[in-house]
Amino acid sequence: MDTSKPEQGNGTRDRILAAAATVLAREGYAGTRLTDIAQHAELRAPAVYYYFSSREELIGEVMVVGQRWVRTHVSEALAALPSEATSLDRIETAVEAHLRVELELSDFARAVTRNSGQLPPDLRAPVAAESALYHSIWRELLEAGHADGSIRADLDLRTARMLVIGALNWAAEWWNGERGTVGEVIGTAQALVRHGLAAPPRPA
Amino acid sequence: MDTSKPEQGNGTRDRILAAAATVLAREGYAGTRLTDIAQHAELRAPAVYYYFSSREELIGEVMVVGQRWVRTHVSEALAALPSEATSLDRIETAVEAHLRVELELSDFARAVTRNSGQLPPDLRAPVAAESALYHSIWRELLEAGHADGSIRADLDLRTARMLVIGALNWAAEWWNGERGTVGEVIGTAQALVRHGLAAPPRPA
DNA sequence: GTCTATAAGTAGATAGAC
DNA sequence: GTCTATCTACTTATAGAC
Repeated sequence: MDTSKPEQGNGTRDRILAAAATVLAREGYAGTRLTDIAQHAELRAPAVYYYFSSREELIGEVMVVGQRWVRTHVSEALAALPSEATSLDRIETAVEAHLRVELELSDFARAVTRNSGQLPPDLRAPVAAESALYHSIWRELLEAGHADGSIRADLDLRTARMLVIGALNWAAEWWNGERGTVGEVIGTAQALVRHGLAAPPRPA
Repeated sequence: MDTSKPEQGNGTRDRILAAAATVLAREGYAGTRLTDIAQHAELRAPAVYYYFSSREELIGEVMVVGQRWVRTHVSEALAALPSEATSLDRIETAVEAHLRVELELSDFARAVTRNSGQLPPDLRAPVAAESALYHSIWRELLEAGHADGSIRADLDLRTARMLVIGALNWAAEWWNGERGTVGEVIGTAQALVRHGLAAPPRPA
């Protein structure tokens, strides 16, 4: 399976994948018609069957590729940090990477966030597996901060993780570039998350 | 239009409405079949047409009723606060009321959050109007805190509002009662939001 | 590789009995 | 008020030409 950035659309197959993400994000799983995907990709529906064996397979691949791309991007951003980076620095980096890839790749991101709960049973497992891998990155980030005392000790880490990722995912729903840059969203999200999680400075 | 709590289901009409919310939350706008709604309401599809003139009208009403119920609940919780309540107390109350109604009424809440972006143009306007009314409550809460100095002065209030509401809305996606109570989610969300927004205590 | 034509299935909606 | 029967429209998927 091709793991390159899906929208670059080198070939027809990638163009179909990107078209499917666009329609999926707008119309939802059940509302995504093969003819609409084909039209966005500038060909006719039967041509899609040359690259994908069914509508379900195509949709499943959009979801997995989109989710994996987010994980890869966040994971690479964390790997690029110097080893001195604090737990909260690492979390801020993850916030930035998540928002940047999500708002750039917003069709794929919205396709995943809006439809992962609406998929038929056959498609659920691979998407859930990718999503679990992504969540485990965040679980480790929060546990590290909790262990070194930079995150408040009384915080429920799982709930906090779900709330933070929810806030970030939801950005693809409302952000459209008309009112401010991605950088502005990132700055606000980083401030909210940092102060929301951080333990108060201990008295000297 | 009936504005009573939608799930109580006094009559057949309310039972259909609740059934539609359930199917809508799970299957999405386009995936919501009239026959599935009818089955959940324990009758046959043509009976639905006795109460609603079309599938679209029924779905539109689920969305508006669900969104209005959230607004009403939050707004009543705020009205019940004593006048001495601080801006941050008011925000914590809104967090609690939002989560409580959303996780109790989760079919309606999920129907609104997941599908408001997937509606056909005819249904969009009334839902958007209700949603705008709800957001204006939060806008005022944040502006009050900003004005009295309890919220950090450098925060972008619109972005902060969207991120906070996004985090709360998303809870209906992952919370299922199996791992903790609503109260625990509320406590974590209140702590994250309060510390995320609050201005640092000024030096004496 | 992509097309036109078409088969097979399923949905919303209406007619009309009870 | 709710049902059974049915009409019409639309969707996925395949066959086979180019």
